[in-house]
Amino acid sequence: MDPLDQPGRLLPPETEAELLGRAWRLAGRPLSVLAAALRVPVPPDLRRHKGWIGELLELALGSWAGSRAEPDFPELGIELKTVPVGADARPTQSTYVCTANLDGSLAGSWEESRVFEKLACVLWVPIVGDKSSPPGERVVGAPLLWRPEGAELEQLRTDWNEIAELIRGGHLDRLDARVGEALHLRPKAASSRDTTRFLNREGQWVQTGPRGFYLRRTFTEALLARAFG
DNA sequence: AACTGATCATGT
DNA sequence: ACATGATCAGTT
Repeated sequence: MDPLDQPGRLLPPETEAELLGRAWRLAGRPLSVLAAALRVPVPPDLRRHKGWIGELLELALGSWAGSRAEPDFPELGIELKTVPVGADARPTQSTYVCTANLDGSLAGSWEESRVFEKLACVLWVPIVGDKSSPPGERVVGAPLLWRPEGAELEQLRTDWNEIAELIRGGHLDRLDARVGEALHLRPKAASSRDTTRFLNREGQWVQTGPRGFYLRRTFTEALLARAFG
């Protein structure tokens, strides 16, 4: 059944194959078509609707929409990520993964980390269009179900460990976006005035801006290219 | 054009 | 404040 032929709430997919099948059926469609079928208004631009595309795809694929600390498809253990790409299929933005615990509650190892959990299994859905194209005119691309392994997994582990060491060591001065080849840290907040606490090198609690882990554009580009050539 | 820091909306 | 969904926009 075509999800778009059935207006109303879509039940979550019961299997990985069903999810992937749904995603493939959306490929090639403009977002305006998805939005119309789902009765979702299309914003003129994304300035005040930055999460619109991701939320639209959640609805179109049958994810339990919401801000819950769970994968998008809990029964399948799969995380959904839309990724904006140009006509050349190369990502135009980095990808947010999760926030970084700067308050001493960071996981003790890579395997226990939230980054590892989040990236264990990701359904990538490229969204084709350039920055100037209206959201409704952007088109769903070919999906990719991805589990990091081999060199990709090693690179993520290496980067996470390096960043984790800076956090544990209280090296606030070195905690910026230049650290990490695939995974790096960037501000993640509604405002630069937002704060969280951090234990610095002198053992003092200080306030600093919240940070999040992001995948660099180059990393996402490589994993998509490996799958689609 | 890429990179880094800043920001927007919504729900828990 | 932090989780979800990300993109914006200034600088290099």
